[in-house]
Amino acid sequence: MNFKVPRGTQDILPSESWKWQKVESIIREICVNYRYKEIRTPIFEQTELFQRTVGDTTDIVTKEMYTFMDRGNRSMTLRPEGTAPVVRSFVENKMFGYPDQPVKLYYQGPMFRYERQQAGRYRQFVQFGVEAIGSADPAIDAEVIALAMDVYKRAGLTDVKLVLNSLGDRESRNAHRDALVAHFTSHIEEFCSDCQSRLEKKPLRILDCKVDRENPLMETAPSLADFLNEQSAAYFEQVKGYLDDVGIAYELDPNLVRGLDYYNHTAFEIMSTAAGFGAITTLCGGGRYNGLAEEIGGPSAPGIGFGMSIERLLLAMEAEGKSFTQEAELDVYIVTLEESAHRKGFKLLNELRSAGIRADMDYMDRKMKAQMKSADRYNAKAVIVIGEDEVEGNVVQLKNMADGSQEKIEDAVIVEKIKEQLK
RNA sequence: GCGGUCGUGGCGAAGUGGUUAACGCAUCGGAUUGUGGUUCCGACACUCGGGGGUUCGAUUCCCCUCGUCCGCCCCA
Repeated sequence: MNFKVPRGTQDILPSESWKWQKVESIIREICVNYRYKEIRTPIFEQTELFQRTVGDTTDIVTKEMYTFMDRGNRSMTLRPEGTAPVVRSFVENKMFGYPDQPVKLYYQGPMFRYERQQAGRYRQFVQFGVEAIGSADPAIDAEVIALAMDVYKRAGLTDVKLVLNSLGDRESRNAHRDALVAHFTSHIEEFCSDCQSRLEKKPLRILDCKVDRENPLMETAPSLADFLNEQSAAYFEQVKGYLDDVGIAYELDPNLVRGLDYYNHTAFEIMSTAAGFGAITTLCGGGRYNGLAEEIGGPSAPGIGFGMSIERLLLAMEAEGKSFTQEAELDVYIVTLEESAHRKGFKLLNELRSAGIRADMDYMDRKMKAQMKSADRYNAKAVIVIGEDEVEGNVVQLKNMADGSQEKIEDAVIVEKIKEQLK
């Protein structure tokens, strides 16, 4: 019987995991800079939470959720996205009562969507996201976007673009919705079956359709921008103004419609424009979700946030030929020649490690030459050779791997000597 | 969910209906006894994703299955 990772999941092996750690530390540093604090929510939630907030008609809810009944016969779902759980926690823990408002949170962890695997798309993927809840200041929209852009900048990416749109408030959206229905209804049979059902459920998403992209009715469709009421339009102008002020370039796309139901006002995506990137170019998606907290049963608390995939960040780096630098693995490698030397070596190994020195030795009973090769492979800065003579003489041979020089050192001063040499 | 592609040793990768399945890298051992990154020699796939079928005989042909990668839809 052979076991394999479940489809759409992956093992992140040591050859890759160090890059993840780099990204994670960048994320943490940036969040500290912006004063966002980490929140860790469960990996599964009540199914109802996602149905209600993400939306009954969305792809996520209709066909991508990992849903199961637990032993108490409750329907649970592996989280497909991060915002709903965070807002749930915000409401449940009454964070709206915290003295520091807005509440600025970030999370990082696996999300699950049952989809067919493809480049940059997995069934389990890791998302980093932030949520700023409690403020309706357009400046914080810009802050959240700036934070996301900073992550890509720190990762060395240059081929990214920010795409921006406003979905407006409820009143604006309803007005637009009515106009869309009026526009498409008489010719809806020309559209794909998806669009036909979208007409009733969510006509906005017809604009998003790739299948019917060429239909002339798309061109002439009423644009949401024209239906933004005064407040919505003013809000969007201010967000753009703040972005302009800090020099963040953006592209306006009136057809950018975020897939989840809870979005309104500011919506944005950050995409990779790197040549050679796969078909999926969205690195990050986010937007404002005023009203979501109420939807969940909390008080009115406007919010904005984004989610970005770590996998796609790494893919984008690869596409751009950017990479992190990897440090040498070891300070010291201990080569031992026989049983008594092995014992002495192991003891010394412990002392070195206790002193904060990165050290390792051979556990494969290899010949000296092979042990030296190992030391070389691990990029050890120094090698300690212990044989019969050294055991008897209470000394050790310390070899500098860079220049090949070697000297005999008394056991008592070996740790000090190495520390000195590593400086 | 739909379409295409591929599946040979740790990795990369040839190959043919028929006795011993190239090669490269890596690994291990050796080239005067205790010293690396070069060189040379040697070792390393009862087996070609799994199951079934055709055949005297299949890794190579057919079917099913699992999986990969890529694309569509949609997203992160």
